[in-house]
Amino acid sequence: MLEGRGGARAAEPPWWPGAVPAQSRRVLRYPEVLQGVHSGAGEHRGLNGMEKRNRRPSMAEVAQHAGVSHQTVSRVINGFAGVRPQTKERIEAAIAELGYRRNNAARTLVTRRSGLLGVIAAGSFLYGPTSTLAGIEEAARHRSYTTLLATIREGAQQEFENAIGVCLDRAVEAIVVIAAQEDVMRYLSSLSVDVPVIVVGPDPHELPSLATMSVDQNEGARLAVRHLLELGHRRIVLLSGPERWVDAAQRTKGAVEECAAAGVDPVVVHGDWTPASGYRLGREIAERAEPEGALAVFAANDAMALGLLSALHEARVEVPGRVSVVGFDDIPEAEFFTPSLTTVRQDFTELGHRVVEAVMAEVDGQEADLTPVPPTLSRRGSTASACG
Amino acid sequence: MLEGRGGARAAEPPWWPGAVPAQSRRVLRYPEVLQGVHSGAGEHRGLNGMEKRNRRPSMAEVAQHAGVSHQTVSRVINGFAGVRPQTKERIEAAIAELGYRRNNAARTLVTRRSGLLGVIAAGSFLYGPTSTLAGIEEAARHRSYTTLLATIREGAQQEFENAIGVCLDRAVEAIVVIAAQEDVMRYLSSLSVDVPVIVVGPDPHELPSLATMSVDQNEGARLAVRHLLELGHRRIVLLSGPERWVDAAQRTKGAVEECAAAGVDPVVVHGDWTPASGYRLGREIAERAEPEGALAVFAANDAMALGLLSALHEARVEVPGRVSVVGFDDIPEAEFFTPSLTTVRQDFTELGHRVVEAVMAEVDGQEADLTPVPPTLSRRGSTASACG
DNA sequence: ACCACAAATGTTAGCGTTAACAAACAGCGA
DNA sequence: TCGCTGTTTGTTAACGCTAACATTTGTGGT
Repeated sequence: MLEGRGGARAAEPPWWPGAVPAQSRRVLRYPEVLQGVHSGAGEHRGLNGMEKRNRRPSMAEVAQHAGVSHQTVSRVINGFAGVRPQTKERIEAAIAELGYRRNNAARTLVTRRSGLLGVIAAGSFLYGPTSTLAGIEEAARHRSYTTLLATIREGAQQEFENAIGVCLDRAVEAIVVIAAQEDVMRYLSSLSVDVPVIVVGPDPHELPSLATMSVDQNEGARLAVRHLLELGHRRIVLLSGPERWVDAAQRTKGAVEECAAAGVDPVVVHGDWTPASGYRLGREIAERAEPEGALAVFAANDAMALGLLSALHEARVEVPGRVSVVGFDDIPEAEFFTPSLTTVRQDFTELGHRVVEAVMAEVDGQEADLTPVPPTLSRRGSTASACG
Repeated sequence: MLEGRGGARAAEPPWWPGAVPAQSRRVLRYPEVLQGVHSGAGEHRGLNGMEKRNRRPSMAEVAQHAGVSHQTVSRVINGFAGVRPQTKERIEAAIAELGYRRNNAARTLVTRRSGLLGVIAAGSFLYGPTSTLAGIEEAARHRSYTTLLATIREGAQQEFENAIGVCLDRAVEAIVVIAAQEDVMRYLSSLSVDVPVIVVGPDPHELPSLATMSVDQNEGARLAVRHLLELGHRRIVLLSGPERWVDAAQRTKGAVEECAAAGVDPVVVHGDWTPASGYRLGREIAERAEPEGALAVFAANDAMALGLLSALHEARVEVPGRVSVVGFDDIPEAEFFTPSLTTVRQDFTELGHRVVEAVMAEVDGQEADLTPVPPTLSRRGSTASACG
């Protein structure tokens, strides 16, 4: 384990000191799926072909093994008080020996609580949604909920219905939808489901029946623009995301408002989230070479900012000397763009946690707190004073 | 929806033509969770506080509604032949009217098949694992399986055991583990579970009881190095990943072997997957300015390649003029690095699909095909002839 | 009209758990 | 010793579904 601090360790040979001999590794092998532990139930241990496994031991079997009734076993498993320590021990021993695991299907059937949280991830599997998903799963797990995942391609309403259907069929206690497009939201708000549904994404106006939660997009955009304004920029270009994405619209709105408050009139250019669209803007900027002063671009996400930087670099337009660039998201790579990218950071993990908190509150019949998560600004090397 | 082709549309005002007025949006609103549709069962429709929902209608109720026995309803739902069309229609009408949904808990209880696939995502939530996850979910869905997600922080064995436990408690029919670190693998191979387990990740030697599947890392590395050799490079630096990651080791091995076959003696430098470690190597390369010829670096992932490019750019070392760089992964951003990155592409979606195929074969008692998925090379702007 | 036979539908018995209640057992004062 | 508490354990009945079998209904040949 020499990777340690990630330091680049130099090596010897020909034209470089101290080469490390690469250690050799062996060949791929055929799999082998082992079988269960519950020896008591007496089953075969097939190494390879894996014969159909025997029934898992039931509570009744554990009970018999421990010489008690199944109900007492149930009590132990569910941590009820009022079981003699000695009995409890006997039961726990039996459980361990038989490798017993509670049958959640049966439990769900009788308790009418599945302990399942459905998560529907719509569209892209980019950094943001993914981190949010991880945060959600983590928070759910801490509340002893298990996460059911369904992904859908963007724009496929049929798939969406199926996804909801899957969740409902599995009796999830709540559904979280990670989505940002307006059509998904519209569809969602027209939907009637008997469990709490919460959308992780910006709140679109005009859809009052929708519970949404997100990082405050408007505020994030304001943060970015305010930063540019403070640096003295007056010529600001807003590279927005596609209009069907609600967060794109909100970022644009926030940026425009912040500009307006400072008496600045920004130029709005539409991108599509991809680096390619940023790249195009970059070329355009480079072509209209304007020596009369500094320009600032607020790109609505880091990917577009990356394309923009790429184009500007190609055209030898100095960043941040001639053009300042601010991104949005703070993806892990942003710090290593050329130059490192000043960008708005969204704490997706925190968002995921809060979403679960909110949706669980709903499940418990309480009121959910849907306050947006505040963004922060990561100041780096792509922005500089306008009077540079 | 003007984003369309993502073209950067220019605007008017002060110093730029044709600015687009940002449309205004409204305020956030309080949530509102709607209630079920099954009107027949007669329940309350709470708008906000959401009172405990009434029982969902059961098969028996549907049967009664349609004037048949519940078994006939079951037959219709499960698509059995031998139900008179007329009866079927009546039942389907009743189902629609009551908003009936099958209770999977009950179904699982009696059939002993949960239709659940457990996916454990270990460690990072980067592009690769995430795309694979999406592929797995998609493939599972197409086979009418539902995906259960559990994430764990790397190195946390306790969490790992819990994750397996969660899956087993939910009676998943198979488990897919997305992991690459040796310790996770070692733990896994010592584990005894009564359902098929397959690891998505490179196959470590010495753990014969482990079924693994991945993109062919060795071949990918060879592809990258072969490309460099074909360009005439003889001075090759391998920026590897951390040693505990099996794929890091395999990439290094493949690269070393390919070099050896060409009589080239590479320098191996250890990185840690982060752009930072690539950056460090970049500085080191820049400092030891060697005018005597071109250098080539094979970075074991795109993130490190990014850091490397960043450092080289900063130090005004020309890429690919003085140094050629190849990455690994082909993350979406790679195309827009400066310069665009030549890198090894892994088809994670395909990988996900194949993994599900394999694990489902196991479930059906058939033999799984664990052939690794072949990688391809994306040739871009970061590599050039050594004799440039 | 009647029987034979197939097609369509109905009945019954679990699956493994929890909830609700019932019983047995201990301890304790009279 | 008896009854009265409480504590600990056991019994029974769902939960909603499918599998297996039983029954009814329909169809065609005679």
